[in-house]
Amino acid sequence: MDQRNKDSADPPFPGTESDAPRRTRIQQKNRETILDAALDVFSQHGFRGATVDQIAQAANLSKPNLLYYFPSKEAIHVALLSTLLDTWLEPLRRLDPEGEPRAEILAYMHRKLEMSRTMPRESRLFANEMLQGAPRMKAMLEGELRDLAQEKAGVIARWSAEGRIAAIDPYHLIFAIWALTQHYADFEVQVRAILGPDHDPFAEADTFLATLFERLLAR
Amino acid sequence: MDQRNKDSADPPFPGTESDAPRRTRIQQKNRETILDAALDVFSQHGFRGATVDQIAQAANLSKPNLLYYFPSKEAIHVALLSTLLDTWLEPLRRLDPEGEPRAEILAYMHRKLEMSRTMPRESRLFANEMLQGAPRMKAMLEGELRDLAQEKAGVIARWSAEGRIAAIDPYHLIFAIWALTQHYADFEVQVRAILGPDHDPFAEADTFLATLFERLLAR
DNA sequence: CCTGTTCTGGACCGGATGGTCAAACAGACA
DNA sequence: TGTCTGTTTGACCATCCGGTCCAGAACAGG
Repeated sequence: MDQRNKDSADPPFPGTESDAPRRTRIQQKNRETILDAALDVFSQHGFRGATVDQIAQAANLSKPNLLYYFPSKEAIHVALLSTLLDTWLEPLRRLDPEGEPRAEILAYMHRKLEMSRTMPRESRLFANEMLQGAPRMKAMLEGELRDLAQEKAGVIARWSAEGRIAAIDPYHLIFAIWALTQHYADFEVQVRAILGPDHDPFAEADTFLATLFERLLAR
Repeated sequence: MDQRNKDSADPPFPGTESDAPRRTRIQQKNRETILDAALDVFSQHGFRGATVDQIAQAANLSKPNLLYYFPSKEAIHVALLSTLLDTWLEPLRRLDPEGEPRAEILAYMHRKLEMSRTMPRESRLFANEMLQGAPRMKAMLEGELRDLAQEKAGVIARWSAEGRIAAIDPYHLIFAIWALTQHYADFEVQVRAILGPDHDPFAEADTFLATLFERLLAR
């Protein structure tokens, strides 16, 4: 509602590192530590379920000290989310309209699965936000995300129309890639509960999903 | 820690409706109202994010009154979860080993998608629990769920071995069905943000997924 | 009508939680 | 050494939140 110009000079504030990468080395380090700790806590408990104390403890900082680097719990969450979408969309951005269709889509799927494997916390943070109806991300979804999805869906639709891959709804193909890859991060407990300890879910998923998409896209 | 035998006779307590369907009609009604309201709130905000006041308000009851029917917030949550897994697994239970393989799997997928469409709150409640590492459901996952999944995976593996469907990892096939169908409930905001208002995500998903699984399973 | 039981909610309690403040501390540099 | 800027923290506050108490209201059944 109100523009909260809390800058002035008192606390070091988030802000895009546009023209002022901001201050001391110790600030840089502590902000990173905090964001990392917050990612742990938020991704597991959600925004309301997380407490500032938990984050501070995970970051080995006192609560007031933490609030010296970020003005509020909300600010930390926002900082995380604004980075997140970019990271999250990167693999899709790299889908090359000039590449070989089947290989491009498969490669995208692999990249996305790899992200689920190496960044499960980010995946869960994102999932949490979606589950709650994306109260803090809706704008981004309807802007950045939508634009990128439309662009890439266009590419896929063209490939499909040219007969270079099987006929397919490009949007739902993208949804399928998201759903199938993120599932292994977000529902990891469930997957492991079923497969038991002697399996590597991600390795198996990798071959399974390769098969799935090859069969789906084969002309 | 302590066994809280809070029964005795004071508040009407949860309990499976094994041999005592319990008391008055008004109790029946209020318990249902409460569980419905709680499903709204828990599915959107998660356990810690939900407040008893919110639930009470959604149920049009005062907080003390609500706590007259359920001994605690936790008890409400537990009541919801214990019903949930059963509901959730029902479609899979109906997968018939004697049926026609392709039709059975497709039908299962349709049932599951239909559940995402008609019970998105339950889907999100479940997703919330998974995201948090299933603290209150782990036992069920490693018991009931695992058993059922193994049984049905066995059926699918047999079909696969007999050449009645294409060779496929049965566990990951099941995961794929879960991931693809639940995605449309859990990530509905995202799907709608991308498709815009003039689409019916579930109708499109229905045909898309039918194609996907037909191609995947074709020999 | 009375009487016992069930149901309802205003007031309250203790602990958690987000956030503030002022005072102390640390390092850089003159 | 003194001072200035940036960093850290113990103590504190107001609000929220889960849960309890108790005094009634509604509703049997006679």
